[in-house]
Amino acid sequence: MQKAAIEKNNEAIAAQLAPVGRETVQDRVYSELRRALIGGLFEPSQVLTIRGLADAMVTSTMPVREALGRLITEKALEALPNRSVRVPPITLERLDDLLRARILIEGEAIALAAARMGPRQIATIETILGEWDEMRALKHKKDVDREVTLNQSFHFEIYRSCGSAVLIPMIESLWLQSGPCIRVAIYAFSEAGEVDTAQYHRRIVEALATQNARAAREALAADISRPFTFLRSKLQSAASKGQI
Amino acid sequence: MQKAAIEKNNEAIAAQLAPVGRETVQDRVYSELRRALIGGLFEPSQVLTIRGLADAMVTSTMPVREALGRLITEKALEALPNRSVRVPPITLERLDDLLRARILIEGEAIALAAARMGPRQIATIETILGEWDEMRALKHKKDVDREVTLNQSFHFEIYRSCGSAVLIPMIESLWLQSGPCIRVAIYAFSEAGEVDTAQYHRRIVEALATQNARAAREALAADISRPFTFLRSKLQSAASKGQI
DNA sequence: TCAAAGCAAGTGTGATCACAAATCATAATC
DNA sequence: GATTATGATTTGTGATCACACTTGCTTTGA
Repeated sequence: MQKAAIEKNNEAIAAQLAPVGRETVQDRVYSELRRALIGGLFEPSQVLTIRGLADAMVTSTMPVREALGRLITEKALEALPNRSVRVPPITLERLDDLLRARILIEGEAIALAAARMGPRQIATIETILGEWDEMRALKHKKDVDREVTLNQSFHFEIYRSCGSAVLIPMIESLWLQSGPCIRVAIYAFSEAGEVDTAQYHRRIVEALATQNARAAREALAADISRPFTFLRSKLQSAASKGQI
Repeated sequence: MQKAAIEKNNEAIAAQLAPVGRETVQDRVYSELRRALIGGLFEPSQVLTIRGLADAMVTSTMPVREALGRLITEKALEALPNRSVRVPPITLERLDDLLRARILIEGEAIALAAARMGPRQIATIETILGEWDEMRALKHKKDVDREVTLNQSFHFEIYRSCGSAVLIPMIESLWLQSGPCIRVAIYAFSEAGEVDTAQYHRRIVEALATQNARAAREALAADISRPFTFLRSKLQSAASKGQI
């Protein structure tokens, strides 16, 4: 019986070949819409149609409608009584609500991560910040999309270390919900060419490197709050002007 | 111009007729599956097929597959690489993970609710507890389904008062995820005819009535923890026996 | 002139079909 | 006799169609 030999051969093959993985069209549509939502490519109150999205992505309506359904249950999109779907509008209450939830849950995640991140993980997030600094140095072209992506990588690299399979999807849902709102803030920060963002992130890394969970939580809260308070004041002034 | 008269007539009609509301088949399927999941009618690791569920609910596959997709994004169900879907299996890590998240988020919700619940809301949850006591008095037939429903009503009546449109869907997702696990605990408690559950709930109501957010949070944490610690020990002993 | 009725285009929902992949049982081969 | 190959059945996925509802515009009537 050559059982052992065959097994060994299979292992050798497996070592050579990368798993190809089967991604359905629906998954791609879903990922793409997620990316667009977190990146703030859709505006609040914008309505989306199944056929419109299907045409834009060059597929049929079937994968799109299923992806939309999933995003609606995540509160990333909103189903109107007319059965049309839109990205949820911003209100002051919703903004405060989202911020509170994010500080609560992402704060818990980073506190857990502080005790679990080794030099390996710290190095990874420092690399991300390094790339960011590089990009900022070349200030001639400001790529806000890339900035959003780097910010996302930085945060989720930390959250992944918290070791909770329950908290992470919730954080993703929160980012999905706040994405359309905060893009304008990030864009404004980038426009102003400000370097405060880097300072906030450095404080987070310092706290994590010294395994100081409390400091990490506070630094993160400060980092998260910034775009929200910015947008809050902007919304308030707009509302007061609208009232006059 | 009879405009005013017509308007008045329409109002009279509106007063007589209740809004009929349009609920899609997909919504009904989704609600039904949610109910089954929270109630623990499905077992962990049980696989579900689209056509099987469609036959059971006497519809076509279309609403079912969309409902399943939504439940998968909520982590209430799990998509295997084989593309079949099952109820997530229980592990010790997952149990602890769920408990921690529930104490964190539901604790925050009840702390917020403590400051917002008036006599009206307090009366409502007391009524629910009263019904529960009544049911327990007639101990000849123990209806664990009804017990689960009352428990759910009690908790969510509180959470609804927290005023956060962001936290509540997250709590629903957490209940969806822990439903299949904790039913066996609730059943065991009901079987034992224990009255401790009522004590825990009374402590919660007391804390809420006196607007003591801290006490409410602690009482809730104790209430939530009970079935989890029960199930945890049960799982551990089963694992150790399985190991031998 | 203006409001209400009517028509037409667009949209979401559910059913059905076609196809590919997985699973299971049976048969063939060493 | 155990293992691999083969075939049938089941299952998820995507496309297409039919239907009902919404929406916006045009037309009609007062």
